[in-house]
Amino acid sequence: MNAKGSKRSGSGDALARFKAECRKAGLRITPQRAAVYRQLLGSREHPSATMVFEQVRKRFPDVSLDTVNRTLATIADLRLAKVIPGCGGAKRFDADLTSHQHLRCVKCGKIIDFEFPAFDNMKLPREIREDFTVLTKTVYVQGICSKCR
Amino acid sequence: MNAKGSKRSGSGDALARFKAECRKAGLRITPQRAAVYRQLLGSREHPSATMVFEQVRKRFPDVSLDTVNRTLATIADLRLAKVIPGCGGAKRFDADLTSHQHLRCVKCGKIIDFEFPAFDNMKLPREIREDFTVLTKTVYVQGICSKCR
DNA sequence: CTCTGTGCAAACACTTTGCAGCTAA
DNA sequence: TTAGCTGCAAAGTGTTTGCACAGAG
Repeated sequence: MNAKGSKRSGSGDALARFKAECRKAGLRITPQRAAVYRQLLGSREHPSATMVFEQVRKRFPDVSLDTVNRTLATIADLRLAKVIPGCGGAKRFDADLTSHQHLRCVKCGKIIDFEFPAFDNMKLPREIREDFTVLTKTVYVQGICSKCR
Repeated sequence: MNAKGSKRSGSGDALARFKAECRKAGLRITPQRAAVYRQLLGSREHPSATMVFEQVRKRFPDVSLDTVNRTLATIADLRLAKVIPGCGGAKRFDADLTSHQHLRCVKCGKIIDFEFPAFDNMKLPREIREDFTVLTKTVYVQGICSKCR
C-alpha cells in the first residue's frame, strides 16, 4: 500500500465523508461548501484561502472570499483538513489527513510533504503528556528547495 | 548544569553579544534597540511585537510600534531570537537560544517551553536532507494547559 | 416554510512602507 | 559630518463581523 498513490484515489469517498460530517454537525451542504472542499482535496499546493478562492471562482464566479474563509474554517473545525503551522503570512490548509509532515521553502513559500514515521511514533516527554491535553504534534521544517538554491 | 537556571544568568553576556553582532553587521546600537532586546531577553512569555511594545513604552514613552517591529525583525535576522511557529495571529518571539520546543495552549494562547532531546537528536529523512537545505527543524504542539481544562 | 449560509461592506489586527528629521559613530 | 535609525502616517495584507437576502432542507 502506497500512501502517495492512495491519497487522491479516495476523492469520492472523501467528498461523501465531508457531506456525512456536515449532516452529522447539522450543517447544510451548499454548492459553495462542496466546491471549496473539492478544490482543497484536489490541490497539492497546500493552498491559502486566497488560492482556493481564485480556483473556485473559475466555476462559481459569484463566490466570495469570505465564504471561502468561513468554509475553510468549518472544514478545519470538522477535522477534515489541517492548518499548516508557519511563521506569519496567510494560513495554509491541507485536506490530506494521512500522517505526514511539511517543509516550507523560505524563498518561494512552497510547502513540501514528507513522511517521517520516526517522529510520528515518538512520544512527547512525560511531563508534557501529564500536564497538558495534547491535541496535535507536528514538525515544522524551514529550508530552501532545490529550485531556489 | 541546569538549562533553566542558566538561561537568565547570562543577560549581560547576551546583551554584549547583541551589541557585538550589531557592530559586526554595521548596525547602530540605539537605545530603542537595546531596550527591545533587553525586554525580549527578560520576558518568559514569548511576546508578540505588541507585548514588547507595551513594556518598552513604560521606559521609553515615545517609542513606536514600528520600531519594535523592525527591531524584532532585525534581532531575528541576526539569529539572536527565533520566531515561534503558529497557526495565525501575531508573531511570537523567543530570545532563548538554548535547544527547546514549544507547546501552545489553544484556549489561552500561552506558550510553554519544554525540552525534547530525543527530537533534537533525530535526523530528518535522508530524502529531505538531500533535496533541501534545511535551516530549522522544530516541533509544534497544540494542546490545552492545566488552567484551561 | 424556516432557518442557515451567502455576499457585500465595513471593521479589525498585524505588518510594511515612504519620508522628513534626528542621532550614534 | 553623515549614513542609518526613528516616529509618524498611510497603505497593504489577511481575517472577522453585521446584516439583509437567498436557497437548502
